Amino acid sequence: MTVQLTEGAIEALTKGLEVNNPQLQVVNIRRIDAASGPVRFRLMMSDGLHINSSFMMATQLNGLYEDHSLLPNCVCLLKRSVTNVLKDGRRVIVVLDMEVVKSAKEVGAKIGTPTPYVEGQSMTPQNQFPVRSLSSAGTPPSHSRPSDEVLPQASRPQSEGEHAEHHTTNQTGQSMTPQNQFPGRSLSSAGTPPSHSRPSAASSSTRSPPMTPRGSPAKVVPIAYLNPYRTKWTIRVRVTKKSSIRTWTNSRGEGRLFSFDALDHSDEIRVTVFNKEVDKFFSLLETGKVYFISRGTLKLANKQYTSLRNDYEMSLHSQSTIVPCEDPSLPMVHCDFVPIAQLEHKNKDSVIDVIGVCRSVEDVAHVTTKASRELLKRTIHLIDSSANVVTLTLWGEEAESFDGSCQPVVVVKGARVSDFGGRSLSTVFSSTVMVNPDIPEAHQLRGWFDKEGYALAGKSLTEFRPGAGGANTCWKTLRDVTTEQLGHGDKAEYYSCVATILFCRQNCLYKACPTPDCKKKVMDNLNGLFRCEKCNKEFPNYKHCLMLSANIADFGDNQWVTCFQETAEKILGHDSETLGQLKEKNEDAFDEVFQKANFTTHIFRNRVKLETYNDEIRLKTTVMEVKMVDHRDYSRRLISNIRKIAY
DNA sequence: CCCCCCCC
Ligand SMILES: [Zn+2]
Repeated sequence: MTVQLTEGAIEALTKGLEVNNPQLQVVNIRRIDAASGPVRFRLMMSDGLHINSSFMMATQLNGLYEDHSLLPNCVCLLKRSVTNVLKDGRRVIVVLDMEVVKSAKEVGAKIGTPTPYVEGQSMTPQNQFPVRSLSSAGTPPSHSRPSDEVLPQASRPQSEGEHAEHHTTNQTGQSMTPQNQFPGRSLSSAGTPPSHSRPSAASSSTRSPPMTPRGSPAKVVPIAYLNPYRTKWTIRVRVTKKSSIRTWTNSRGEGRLFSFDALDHSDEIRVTVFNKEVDKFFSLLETGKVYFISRGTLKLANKQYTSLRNDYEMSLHSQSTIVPCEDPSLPMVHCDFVPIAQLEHKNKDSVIDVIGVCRSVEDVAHVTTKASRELLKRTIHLIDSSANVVTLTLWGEEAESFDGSCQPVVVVKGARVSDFGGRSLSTVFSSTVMVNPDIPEAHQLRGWFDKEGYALAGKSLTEFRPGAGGANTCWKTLRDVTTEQLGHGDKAEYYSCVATILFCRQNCLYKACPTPDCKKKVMDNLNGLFRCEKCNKEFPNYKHCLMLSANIADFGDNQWVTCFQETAEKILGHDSETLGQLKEKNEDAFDEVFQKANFTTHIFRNRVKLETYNDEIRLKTTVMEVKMVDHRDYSRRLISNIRKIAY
């Protein structure tokens, strides 16, 4: 069976036109080792007619190379790409999603006799479309790219007067039918039929307004130009985020709404759509796609709810229009990152953008809210190149599906600053979490982490509750404790270790004061009464309490430790009262408890201090907490330690 | 015209 390549796709992609899932053959693969950041692959691709070597594969696809499926001659389905124009005018096609549909072995050889594609060779001038549609599915002509001349002219604000005169030349209009320019419906609420204000052939030979819907002869302006006093404008924007539809009820009424964020080269703005307009616009708008928007209402933004830098936000009304279009030059995402160290200076509840390497993750936890709602949460720890660490809480499905096992770069656009534990972060409804996004900051951070960041202890802005583990846990081997003379100073010191119980002394129960909060050993008055020195009282009864001596060991050393009530119960697997009963009534079962405890491995958090006992100075180790070993976390720490040694 | 993201 032969493989079909999507002839013409190379040309279309190079021009930044939309091509629907083209099939291309890999001709050559070049590995690019950057000074920092992950390796990248540059591909030479063929559509059977043309060859172009300007394909850059986004690093999240590197697995295709690593698993040896991406090889010269293989045929790929290009599912998502974006064409970027470099400063010098060259175009790079960034491959964002791709699948090998026919292996190199199956294909065996180069298909056809493609020739190198030279920009502009087949179309003169470049802007004179229509170009035939190049979708592999053979769909009708669609979405031509508007000419460069109508791209927003940076963000230079212009006066209304200047703006009125400043109509840009629209070469595109000369050969295009309106339908080709605006394949989407016109959405002006007046219910006008699909029609666009492109001038008639007669007038288009002179200067014509940019492609905007009828009745809105406003030229395309940058978002940064918008303010409440300007009314005649059109923006061309990429939708970067779209909320779901929500209803509200309050004293002023009720309604439905959704919102979306719109980005161009100059700025980003939140747009909110209410009630009737929800039906009109919700399904039209797709995240990642580009639209013309006209006649929104601008008002001051409430910064409390957004990380967007724009002072304004927009709402749409019955006269507003949204028309799909194309502009591959528009960025996919914009973030204003706050370095983790700067979070200290951010107010509680402010909304910010953050980037960090997820150096560790906690397991998903079930929590119940005050409103007794059950939900999932996951805490992750982000570190940036300042070696500052902050915890971030993810919620719901995002918490469940988050995979931090390969320490990805995580970007949160619109995270909320909390004062829990000092400073921490949480996602909110409007947050966008991106894992390993293909942005320069992410690659830079990846490079830093892989080179040096992984080995740094880091400084945490979020203080951990005791024993919760995390970045500030002081992990030691038992040999470290000796060689570093932990606990030899004036103050007690604390460390955590992973160790195995070698032996527990069975003589671990004592008769204690029955007062609930007292664990003082009682004196047996031998008259049926027991005296507590602490409570200064005598009781006819007592309770069983635990003080367990155990010998714990890791690969390099062993240590006698003392466990009190809770930690001893955890190690022995029974509460002290049960143990007391066993000891008195079933010696064999009591022995069995200790056999079972032997050779179990736990995380111990220990307190160490030098103490004098019978004129002898020795190191006293008290177990503060016993926890199950999280093997994923433990392995990660071992790997990190190995890397440190190897470095 | 909303602004609801929670738990320790
Ligand atoms: Zn007492």
